[in-house]
Amino acid sequence: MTDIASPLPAGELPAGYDPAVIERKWQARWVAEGTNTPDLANGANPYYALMMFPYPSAEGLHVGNLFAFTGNDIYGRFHRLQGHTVFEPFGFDAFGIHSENFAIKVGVHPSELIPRNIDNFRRQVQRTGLMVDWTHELSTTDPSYYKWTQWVFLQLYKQGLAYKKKAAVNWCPFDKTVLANEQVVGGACERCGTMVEQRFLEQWFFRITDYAGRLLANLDHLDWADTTKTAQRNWIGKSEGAEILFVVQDLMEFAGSATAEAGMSGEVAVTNTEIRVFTTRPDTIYGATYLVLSPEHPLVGAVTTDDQRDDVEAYVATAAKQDLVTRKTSREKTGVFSGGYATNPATGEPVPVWIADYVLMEYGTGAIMAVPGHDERDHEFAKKYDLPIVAVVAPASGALVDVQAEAFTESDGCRLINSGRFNGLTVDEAKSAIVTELSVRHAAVPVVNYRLHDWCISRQRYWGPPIPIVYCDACGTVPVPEDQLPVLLPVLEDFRPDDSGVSPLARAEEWYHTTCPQCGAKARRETDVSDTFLDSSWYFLRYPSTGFNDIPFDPAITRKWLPVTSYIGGNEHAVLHLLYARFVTMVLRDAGLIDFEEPFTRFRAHGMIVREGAKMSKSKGNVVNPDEYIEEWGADAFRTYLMFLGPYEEGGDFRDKGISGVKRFLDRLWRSVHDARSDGEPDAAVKRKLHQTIKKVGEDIPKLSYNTAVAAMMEYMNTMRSGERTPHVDEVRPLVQLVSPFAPHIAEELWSVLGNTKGVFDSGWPTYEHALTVEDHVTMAVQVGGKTRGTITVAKGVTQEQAMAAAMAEPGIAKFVTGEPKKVIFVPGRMLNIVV
RNA sequence: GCGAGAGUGGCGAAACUGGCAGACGCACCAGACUUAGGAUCUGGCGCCGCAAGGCAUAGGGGUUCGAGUCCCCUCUCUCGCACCA
Repeated sequence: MTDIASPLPAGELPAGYDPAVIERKWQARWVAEGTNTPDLANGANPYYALMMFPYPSAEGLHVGNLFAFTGNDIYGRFHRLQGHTVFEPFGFDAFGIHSENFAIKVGVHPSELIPRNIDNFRRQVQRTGLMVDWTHELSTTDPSYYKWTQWVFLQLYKQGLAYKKKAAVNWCPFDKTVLANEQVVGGACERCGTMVEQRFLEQWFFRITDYAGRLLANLDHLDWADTTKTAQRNWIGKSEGAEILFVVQDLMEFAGSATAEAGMSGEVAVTNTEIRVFTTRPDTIYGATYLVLSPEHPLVGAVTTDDQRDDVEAYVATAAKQDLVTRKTSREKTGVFSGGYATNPATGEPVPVWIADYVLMEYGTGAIMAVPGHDERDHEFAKKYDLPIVAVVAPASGALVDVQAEAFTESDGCRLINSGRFNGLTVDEAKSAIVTELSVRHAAVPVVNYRLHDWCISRQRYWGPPIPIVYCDACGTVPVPEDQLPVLLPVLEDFRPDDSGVSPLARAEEWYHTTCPQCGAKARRETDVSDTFLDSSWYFLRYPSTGFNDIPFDPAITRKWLPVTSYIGGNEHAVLHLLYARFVTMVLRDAGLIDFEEPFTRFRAHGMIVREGAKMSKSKGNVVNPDEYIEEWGADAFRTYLMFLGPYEEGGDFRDKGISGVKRFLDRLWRSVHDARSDGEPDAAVKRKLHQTIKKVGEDIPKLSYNTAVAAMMEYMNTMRSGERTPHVDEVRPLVQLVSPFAPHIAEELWSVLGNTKGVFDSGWPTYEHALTVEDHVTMAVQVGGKTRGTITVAKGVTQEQAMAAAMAEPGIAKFVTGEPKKVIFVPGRMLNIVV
């Protein structure tokens, strides 16, 4: 804890600027006058300044939240000053496992807990003076909101984009419950430490993979931070390759089981067991010395010989017991030989078929051709099990590489060797040549794969919107009709997950047993709730339309306000949230419900705040409590300090003492306005600095370069007050406007002190005259042989000769110039370099 | 391992398309005004050196009249993904 919280004794408060008083005053006035409530229907020049809505935790607002919100608020206020109608809404992402777990821990029902947390958050946010339109507040837990979340589900269902399939979940055999991935630590249950297993449950998925290509392609045209775009590209993970059939030799008595996989190539008569593999390197097929099937692959049984059957079954059983996390993170490769062989279609040689869990059933075809000479994973496996390693690609130089020691994975400019008639082709040439060659007899086809998986939205939990589906014995899966929404989340006193393996909602008897909307017969409700990411995938559509109860979003308002003009949030959501929101928006657009397919025109991610160089955490006890700082220094100083810490997109280091510098700046601003003289003229040099500052701040804010904008205003303050001079009122007035996005309360107060009756945020942004930003004299650096030896102050626009003369007149410079200069480099207005 | 980003004074940080490195602020030092000071104001403040000057942007090389900025290599840190064939 810090000692700065000790208050001043009463009676010693500095006279004048008292943040507590004026902040309360202006916050009340903004509410009373509706200052922050724009006319959404008629406002000119709409500007939708959106920030990611928070999860309302019990601890209250984190300083990181405030850093994010303030950055967005400055942006919004700045655009308002530029003449836009700015809509800055606020809401709460209050469903989800986080709330539920906390509720379980403290033994209070989330429906009671969440409104309390929301009230606390709202109070804290209001104290910081954000330009939020509270008349459009929303919470994802409100039935009037999640009614439409369920509606979004139904739109996807109608489009055939929602489907059910069995999928693995983490299962704790001790607690007998489903665990979310974040509850699994090192393969064990975070609560009891028992090793987690995987279980297969029927779950709802969205076909986001159908949109992978569009989600990827659109990134090229979005005004988003490059790091975010790269993260999305990597996540979507496009990879181009080919699928190729390998025929299993020496078929035994179960030949019939294989035909199911046929069908891709119409021309091939499939009579034997065939394994379809996916590879991005068809050029290396001559080096494919074995095949690997994932343990879950349907052909595992078909390729296994009787003598290997016990080993294979044991291996598959072990793999099935492993939890999802361990399976995907352990690097030690294991596998078992099936006993079967397939024919390498290029070499005609038999290659053994192995079963190994380093091949994932979810990706590609669940089977690979292993090329240990040119793939690190295959190499590691081949070494461990003593499988042959062959080099089939050589570097451009033609040098021989020792693939026995290490896989050679480069491909740029490399050429094929040991590959029959394909020898000498480049990797790129060989890729298409080999696929073409194998297309007829081995059904080779070019295939694009994405590592993006379909989005599993089922959660076997309580605290979320019920998925609006009913199961009827006669009609099967029936969507709840839209006019029967919302499917209300029943109040369950005991909402803990149990050992049934299904959601706690199954225990809400009256709710669970219902009638079929189609035939009226007895039916059961879906008991899973949906993922929180579904709640947040469309909230930006709801904000402007929160007043409409019968529709999710009003067409006219939506046309006017969307897509979102500017979105600011944390990089931790760079992938999932932003991708899901883009996906849902595309689906709604394809359904003809909206007329744009990208929700966020511009996105920027803010950085992270650390404290005294260390990450903030509850256990370290170093978390900044915004209430304490606002109490002590005022919201204006706190906001401005947060913005001054460092570059907004990189974050900054919160140092307890640092805020005093910003507070001093605001104190001086206060005094400057109160003491300003109105007689006489503003000083010419100050005026020039003013115009430079207006230019700089106006350029920095759109770049989110808030720290340098604040620095520029401080510089101006220093110029204006240097030598204890009393500033002229014309010198101070524009500064109040420049400061207003950062410190809105003091700006409003001082603006009214200056005699204005309209609020500062409707006063417009000060303009600058270009001519006044330019200095008439410039200080140029003079280098001799590249080393700076001094400066000269000359009139702007001097010639090289004049600059030379001025430089040689300086003894400190001239003494370094020995003899005739060999060369002179002159950059007008910047520097002069005399090379001797 | 792969991907992204970053390394500049005691500290947080500035530096436009290569052109005076350290703006602005914290801390610190000296001074003014003070009964007093987390008040205000003035001046100083990268390192070495009395100075002239030299050395400095993680380390090493390179391109250039000139490099924090561009190129190559090495090291360190942060974040994300984790066997995606």
